[in-house]
Amino acid sequence: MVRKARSGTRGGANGDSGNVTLIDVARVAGVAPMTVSRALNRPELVRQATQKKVLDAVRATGYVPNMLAGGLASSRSRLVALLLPTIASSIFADTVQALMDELTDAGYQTLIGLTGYSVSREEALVEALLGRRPDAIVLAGTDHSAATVARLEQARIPVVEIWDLTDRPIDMVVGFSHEQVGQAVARHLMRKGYRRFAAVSVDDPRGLRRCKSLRAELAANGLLECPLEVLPAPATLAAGRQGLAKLLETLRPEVVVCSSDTLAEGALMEAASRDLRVPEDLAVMGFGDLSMAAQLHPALSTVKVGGAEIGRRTAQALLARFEPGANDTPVRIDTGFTIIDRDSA
Amino acid sequence: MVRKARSGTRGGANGDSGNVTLIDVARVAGVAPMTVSRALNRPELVRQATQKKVLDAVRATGYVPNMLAGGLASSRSRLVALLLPTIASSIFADTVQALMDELTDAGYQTLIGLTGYSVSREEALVEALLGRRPDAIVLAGTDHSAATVARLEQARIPVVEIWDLTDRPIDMVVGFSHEQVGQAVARHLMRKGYRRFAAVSVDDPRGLRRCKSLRAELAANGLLECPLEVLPAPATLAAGRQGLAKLLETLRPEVVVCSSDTLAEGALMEAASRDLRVPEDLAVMGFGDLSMAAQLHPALSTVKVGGAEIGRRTAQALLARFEPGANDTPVRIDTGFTIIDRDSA
DNA sequence: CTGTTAGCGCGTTCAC
DNA sequence: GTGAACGCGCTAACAG
Repeated sequence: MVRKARSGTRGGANGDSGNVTLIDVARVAGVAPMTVSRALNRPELVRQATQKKVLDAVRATGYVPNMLAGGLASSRSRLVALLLPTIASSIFADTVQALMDELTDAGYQTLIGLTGYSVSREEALVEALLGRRPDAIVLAGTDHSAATVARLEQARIPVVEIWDLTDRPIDMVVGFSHEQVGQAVARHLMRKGYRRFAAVSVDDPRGLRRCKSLRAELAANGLLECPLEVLPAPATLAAGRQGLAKLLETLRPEVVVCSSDTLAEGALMEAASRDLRVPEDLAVMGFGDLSMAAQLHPALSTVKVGGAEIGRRTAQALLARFEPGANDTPVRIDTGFTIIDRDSA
Repeated sequence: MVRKARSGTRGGANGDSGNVTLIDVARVAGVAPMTVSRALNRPELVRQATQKKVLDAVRATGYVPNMLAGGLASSRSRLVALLLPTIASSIFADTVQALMDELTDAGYQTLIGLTGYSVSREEALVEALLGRRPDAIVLAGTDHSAATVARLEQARIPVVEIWDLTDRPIDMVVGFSHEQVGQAVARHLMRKGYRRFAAVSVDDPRGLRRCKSLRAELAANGLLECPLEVLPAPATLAAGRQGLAKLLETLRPEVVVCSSDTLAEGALMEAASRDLRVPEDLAVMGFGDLSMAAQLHPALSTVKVGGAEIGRRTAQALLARFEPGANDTPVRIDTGFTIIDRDSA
């Protein structure tokens, strides 16, 4: 008696049947339990007439297959574990949506864990999630503790690291190079004639790597100065405002590179509040093409990344591996990025 | 052989142990399987020395408890299912984060389903998710198909409807009244002297209800005109711009009420691009206090709702019900809302 | 095409 | 405090 059952609702066929099992269905349908299982999971192996009897019995009883039992018996849970830093940073929203959509359509469900950018939390979550015996695990990023990597390898299931690229993946990778982004942004802006750079990033490994790469490329071209303001995650408009405000206390940069569009929008607000014209007085560069930021702020440039594509291709790679005779072809997909320059300066 | 095991990594203690079971641990520890189970789940029932032997064996073997088996045997999956319209609309982000944080700390995991505001998709998802035998199910909103309600009731687990309030809940409700929001916004703005209203909403049941209630309250005060522009979900900045643009084609409202802060921000952009002063030429009202919108745009007013509170209190209510001797005290929590007026007009 | 047998890995229940 | 039997609901592997 877990909860108070609300009395007589919807005069359904069945009484209360919280525990209808396959056997009950089999009894009602007048077939063996195994036949019910087949009718539900591999209909092509069952005669039309039998199939119908079973489906009728399923409806009559209100049967819902117990996937705990099914997973235990078959060693296939039809569960995919997904580890993300946070749900707040909508930078992953497209990816999650695309990934879940494809997996759901294929009959898989998604178990989500939020790491909060903490390696130790990720470690605990990986262990907990593996307890569900997922058929695959997807994690954002490529930085994991040794213990996490060991667990992942010993789990013997497909592992996909997304939103990044590495030469030494645990298994599969679908993403793009944050080093390349930083470098490309640096080159792009230098080509446009900017010399005085500044950067704002939240304390997120990939954002910081983009900034690091940006600064390295600038330095390689003689631009040794590029102050970086780092703020605690997650990226918010307020953080963006604050980050730029801090920088402007001591500097007069020509361009500020932000580690996300949310920060960039915050920076735009701060600029507006100081009556700085964008991009004439200060150019702003974002990242992510969140909410089509560049389209909305004609003066904002940004880096567009294929968030949905990452999700879609990850799902496809996994579904391929789930296929009966699948082999373990290495998967390494570079989804790339595009610099969107709306700055007509 | 699901995937290619990368050769020698991390000279860990154990070989590859994808299938270590409780029995293996018991053997290594030199105790009965049952003792291992107890040591792991109810340590207080086991002697210190035994406990240590077991934990050592767990570490040595790399054992990860199989929760499919555990759930099947105990009829407690330690899983909570969560149904949301979409992950893109970050209006739920705080709620999800708070809910998952609390549940994770208590040893529960979250299974998420995305309905895309579709009742039929919700129906399919509810059935699929119930197959995992979750210990509870949380759904956004109170509008469900009859079939969904029937399934939910027959599942005999706690059901929480969140982000809304209703007199006839399936089980528990944690949220606030969207009718009250609409009414309160109408009164607030009328009190400030506004007479020419317009509204923009995405096609989301709760947003539409807020608008409907707003218009009803206006009408009750003689303001029969309040054009409403409805856009397809999800709410984006672009939608906000477009919505306002559409309205301005034929009207000159004093204030535009938006069904979310994202839309409101889009409307602010559109206003800016037309050199409309906010709030002098056009006041903008949002909803959600997303990204502390009101704080960032001093001219934007909004309705602040306790997204995180909803998540937290939902988790607490559930955990209370999971408690051994818990009863089914009805839970109906109104988390309320606050109108934030930054409009100094 | 359908039925039978034998577990999947664990927790519950009862002995000791 | 610890152990032994049994079953949770389902599917794999075979038999027919």
